[in-house]
Amino acid sequence: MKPTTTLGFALIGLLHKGPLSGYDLRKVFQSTPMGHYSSSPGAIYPALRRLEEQGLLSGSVDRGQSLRPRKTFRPTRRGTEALRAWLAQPVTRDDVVFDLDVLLLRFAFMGNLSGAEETRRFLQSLVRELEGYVGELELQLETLPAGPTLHGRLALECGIESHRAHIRWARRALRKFKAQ
Amino acid sequence: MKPTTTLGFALIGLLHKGPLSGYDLRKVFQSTPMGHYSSSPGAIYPALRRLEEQGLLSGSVDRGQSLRPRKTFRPTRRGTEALRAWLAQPVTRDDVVFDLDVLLLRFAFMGNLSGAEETRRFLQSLVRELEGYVGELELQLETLPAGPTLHGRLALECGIESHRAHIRWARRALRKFKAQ
DNA sequence: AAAAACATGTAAGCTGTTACATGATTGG
DNA sequence: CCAATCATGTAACAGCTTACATGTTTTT
Repeated sequence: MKPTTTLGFALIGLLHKGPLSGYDLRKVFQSTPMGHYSSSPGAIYPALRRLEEQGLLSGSVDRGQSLRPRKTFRPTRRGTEALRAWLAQPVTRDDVVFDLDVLLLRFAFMGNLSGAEETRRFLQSLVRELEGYVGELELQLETLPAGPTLHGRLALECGIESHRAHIRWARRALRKFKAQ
Repeated sequence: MKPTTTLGFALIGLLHKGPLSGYDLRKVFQSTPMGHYSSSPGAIYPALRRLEEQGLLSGSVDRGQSLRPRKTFRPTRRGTEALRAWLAQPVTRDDVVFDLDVLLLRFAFMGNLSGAEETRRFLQSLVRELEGYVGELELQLETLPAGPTLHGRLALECGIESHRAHIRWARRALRKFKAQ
């Protein structure tokens, strides 16, 4: 069984709010900040077909008083389980460095599928890994040759500040989930 | 002529600090925050070959007292021009939404190839586009259904705060380039 | 009635990933 | 001297992008 791609999980996750067609899903990707995940038909339709073949989605064709059939998808139980397992994965250093946006997608989907307990664990480990990476970046900044690298130094500072902003956000989010 | 990929520009840009071999370049990608751009040999070696075929890089084989030949690359004049043109592109909304990391890569390379004037223009348009996008996100936040979407709302806030951090950084960087 | 937008898809091509192959150095 | 690492690649494969194809509603 091939591993599911990020786009695949994004599709399964969106379908937990109700059955949608491929076209509907494309519109979601085009009109929301989730747009990172490819709204092109050549990506979405094949992905839906793969997920259906793997038994993670089930598609059904409506013929509601229209000549044009409309195929909508919903997650199967196995699809839900696969998504849940994906959400429950530990947050790694590599996630923080290379796939911070994917981590945020995971967080967004946890609202439907994970409890406050798991959300807290996620945010705590996210903060931990972010802090570790910021430490790495700060070390790089210190050991940077001082000379003609103003642009390089600034770019590095940008990365540090951006990750610090994520740390602040995660801490604040954590407080909201502890409050409950 | 095929358009050059981001990885291609990253390679050309790095080679402006001195000729390097494919292996050297891989190490740079592995050991610095530029690591986003694929350090895998199956990406880098074919990319170097393409760039050489297109006349943007020239490779030369050293046989310095060693049996093992070592092929190093340096940008050609056309390669430098291609990079310069890439750096001079206007900052678009789509860049800010989908390729913020690429914008930072461009900024880092501007240190070698662009003057303070162009750097200022870049940062100014970056701030403008970032502010526009933050406005979009804030609007989305206001019009978000209030109900059961705590996670979704928080994820959106994360995006807003992250982009605001970039705005603050760009403003600060701009001051440094105005000072000079 | 014609044009535009809706809705669903397919095909070709290319880039990147993963895994493997191969020989040259260097360290213990 | 043997193993690990250096250094340079290649091959198979999969997914995404762009462009195209096709028929259906809706708008003008």
